[in-house]
Amino acid sequence: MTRKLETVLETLKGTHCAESLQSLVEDLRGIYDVEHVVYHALNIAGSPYAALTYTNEWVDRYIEEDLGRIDPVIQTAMRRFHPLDWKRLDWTPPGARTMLGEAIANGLGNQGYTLPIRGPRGQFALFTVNASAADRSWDSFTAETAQDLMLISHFIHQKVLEIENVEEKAPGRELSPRERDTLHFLALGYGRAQIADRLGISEHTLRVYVDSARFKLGALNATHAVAVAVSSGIIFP
Amino acid sequence: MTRKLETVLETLKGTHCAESLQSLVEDLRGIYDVEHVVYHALNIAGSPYAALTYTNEWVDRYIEEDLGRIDPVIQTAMRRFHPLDWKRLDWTPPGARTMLGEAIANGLGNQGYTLPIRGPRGQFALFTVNASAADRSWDSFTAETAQDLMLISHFIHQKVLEIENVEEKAPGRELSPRERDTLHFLALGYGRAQIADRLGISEHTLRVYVDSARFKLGALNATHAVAVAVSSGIIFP
DNA sequence: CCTGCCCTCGCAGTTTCGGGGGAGTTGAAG
DNA sequence: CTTCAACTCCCCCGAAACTGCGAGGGCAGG
Repeated sequence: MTRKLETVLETLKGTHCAESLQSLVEDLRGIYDVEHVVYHALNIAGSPYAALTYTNEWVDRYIEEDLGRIDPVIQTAMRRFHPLDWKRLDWTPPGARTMLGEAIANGLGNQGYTLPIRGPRGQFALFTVNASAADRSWDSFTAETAQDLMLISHFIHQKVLEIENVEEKAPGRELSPRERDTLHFLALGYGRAQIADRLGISEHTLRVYVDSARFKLGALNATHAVAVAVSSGIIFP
Repeated sequence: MTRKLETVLETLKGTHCAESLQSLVEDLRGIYDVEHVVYHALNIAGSPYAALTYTNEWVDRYIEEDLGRIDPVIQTAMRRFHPLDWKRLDWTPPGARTMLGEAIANGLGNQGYTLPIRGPRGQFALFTVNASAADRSWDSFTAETAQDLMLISHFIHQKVLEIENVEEKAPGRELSPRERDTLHFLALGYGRAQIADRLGISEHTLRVYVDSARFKLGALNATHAVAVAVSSGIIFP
């Protein structure tokens, strides 16, 4: 473990609020000698939840024009498990290049490295370091620092989940196997009649399962129940 | 970075199939001097996908009786972001203690440390090390090794996603903002009339959004579309 | 300029869903 | 032995959702 990493994790232990998280990312900028450091959670405690070093102008601009919708970093990170290097992204979509140009004009470096992080209920965050550098020196930087960044990003996310006390509460009762089967097939788009047929039971029986699953999950209807079940990892569609 | 970790990550680079992954977890047993090492993906390429060192008897038993349903390790890990130590789990649920006893009778150690890992489409896996040890020495082991394990677990999961070539393909087209809004509210359990009202549009217009979202996602009905959207991270309910 | 996408609105008819009632068996836990 | 949860089956009916047919305006990219 590098000394830098040690320092960071130590600081993180003493972090118990959003403000000190903000100062942590500012410190990280100096520690790793980069232009910007960003922790950006897309769906925690009212999006967006963030600790970042970008200028306010750029952040306002970004939010105002909803640039997240065309930002290739976000769009790509949502579908990836690995960290991603900005220069390997697809910048061809309309508006992407323009956005990058404006970003750089607003003080961003030309290089970036972003790690996607995912929580138990689909809480999704990005951890990004950004700097101005030539490709070659940036490559050696990322190669050296990749593991530090992975650990830091996870510990920060962990801390955020704690701060925002995202409960890890269980749903009232567990679902029974039949209830899970039912939700599973519902999530695949089948109707009650078809599912009942496939499970070899009467449609009325199946309805009982849908109802009890709905009740246990506190859902208003089948669609809601499926959404809850999928996002809680109860079923995998 | 410890030398152990270096060795492991190096080996992992040369890993390109499920068999070599299996031998990697066997090696890990020796490298970290533990009883068992398990990588267990719950929803990749037909569940369960696993590389593990448990005895076949125990695995068969586990699958046959669907012990995953009562195993506190799995049940808890599904709702947690942090790694979890088995001895801090809640073993009171009916059958849990019994199961642990049988597990130990089948060659498991009494101590365990499990890390949950999540992929972009909700691919969920567990990485577990298991050993026989007194609480005290186990605690110092986990404290020392926690970061190694976090990195190893992530690299293994990454490798598995590659091996099983889980595509990171985008859905055909992106959803429009209205379509996403619509799915979002559907996922919250509201009816079309209510959503139309909230969005300030006619119910018929809303229907067009539901239909086009359904079409873009290749879904059979609204419930299916919501399930796809939630599991793809397009919406966060 | 035209194509394509996004946003908006409408009717009629069929199917499915959800609310409201029931009832009986098994099996495991207390 | 009782209790409780899970699993199975049945009815009626109103309210939703889905199907299939339309229509037009606005705005961007090729």
